[in-house]
Amino acid sequence: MRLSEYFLPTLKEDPAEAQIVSHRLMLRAGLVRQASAGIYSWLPMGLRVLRKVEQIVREEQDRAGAQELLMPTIQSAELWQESGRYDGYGKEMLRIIDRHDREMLYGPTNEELITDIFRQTIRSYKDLSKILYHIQWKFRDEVRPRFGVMRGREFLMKDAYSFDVDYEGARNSYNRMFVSYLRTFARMGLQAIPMQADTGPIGGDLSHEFIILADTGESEVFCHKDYLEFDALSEETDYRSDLSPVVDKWTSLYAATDEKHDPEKAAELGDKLISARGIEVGHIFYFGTKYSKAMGATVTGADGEELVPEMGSYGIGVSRLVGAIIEAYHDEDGIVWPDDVAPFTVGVINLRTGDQDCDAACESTVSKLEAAGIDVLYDDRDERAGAKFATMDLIGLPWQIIIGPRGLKNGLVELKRRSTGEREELSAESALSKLIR
RNA sequence: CGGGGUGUAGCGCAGCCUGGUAGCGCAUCUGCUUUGGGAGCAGAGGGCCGGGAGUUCAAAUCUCUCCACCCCGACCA
Repeated sequence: MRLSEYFLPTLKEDPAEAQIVSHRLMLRAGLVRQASAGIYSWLPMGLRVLRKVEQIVREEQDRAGAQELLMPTIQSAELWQESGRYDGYGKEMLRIIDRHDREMLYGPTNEELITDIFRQTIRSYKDLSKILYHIQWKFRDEVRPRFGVMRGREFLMKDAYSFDVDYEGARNSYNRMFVSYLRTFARMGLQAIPMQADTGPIGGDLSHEFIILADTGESEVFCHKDYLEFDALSEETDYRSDLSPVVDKWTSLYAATDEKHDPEKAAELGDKLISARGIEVGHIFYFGTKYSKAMGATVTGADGEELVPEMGSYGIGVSRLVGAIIEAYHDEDGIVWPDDVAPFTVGVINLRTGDQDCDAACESTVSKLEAAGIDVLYDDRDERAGAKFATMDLIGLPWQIIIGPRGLKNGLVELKRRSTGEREELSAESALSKLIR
């Protein structure tokens, strides 16, 4: 992609409305534009990142045995009346009246809808267990949206729902999602720490929030230092095996949000205790038969008796993650994308657009990278070197290949790693061979 | 939902107190010079001063009202 043709409206100055760093950078780097309070348009580069994040989530859901479907954004109020949440959900639910005066709503979550699908179709215990998920826009009419996409009213969320014949099965589904979340966030370069969360009226220990540490996190969290050393990707996961050892390992150390914080227990950790701010990027919980019972979603059990399935639900804030990743990966010059979510892998900077040698060297480099299947953004604009450096650092592509007349005289280009700032001068061929594996 | 604040060019802001021809920086366009970390000079374009109603000879400025957005808190993926 040529930058001269790309739709990338960057800003040199900080927009006044953005307070936290991820919001500022998302606006400055031309990823999003606010449409109204808590509602954003995703511009081409932002959309690329969103899609990458979404795809990682999808792959890890699939790997864990969940199956993707797609439910609508607009739902009928009837289902919610059935579950009893229509009145209970309050003003956060955006309610809509259609032309026939029917009450509709923009879905804030999908337990009712998935339960409805389930009860229409699943008849036998033999069809369980099932985990179904979708990645869809949600709307929650927050009183006070803020922090850009981190706490918008409209947001993209992956929500999965599990159905099992008994508690043991539900626990197994829970564990699958638990482990898949560890892998999902790790692939994005995030160290997410599972923290025990409020389980509401159900009780038990089957609810966890996945928190990443960041200075601008919205809540205070406490955890054992050793969590930072845990590596979710170090071993291959077999989702058909018993996952409880993995879950046990990740829940063995102290980790709590401020509402679950126990100062006495935390004090035992001594200097191993970390007190920090955290961003919630995922939340999983088991809720038993709450919806299946209320909505009459039953199957026939092995003994011929009617059986009420045990359910759980599992959310990941996909659009929020884009902001969260920036919170974790930026410096004073801009965003520093982790490799796996970067909108482009390499940025090629032509320091002298119009110079025959520079143009030729750049174009040859770009086309070789593209031929190798690497996403390249080529800055061919007629701008000064400084402006190009600044733009490239701002948008945070993991690699930069800098090509100018000075180096070309000696047959050299420059390869820069955005995350470390490390640069080396080398031939175009060796630069390419470092990027093309 | 309580408290506070801001709306003036695409972005960042001044002007408002004390009413009198709407300004600055960046960005945009043109020309020349420049060319390895957001260039210099010269010129140009761009505004229902958030909307409505009032006061006044005269309103960006004063009054009332509505709207939008932001911040702090309570709440939340």
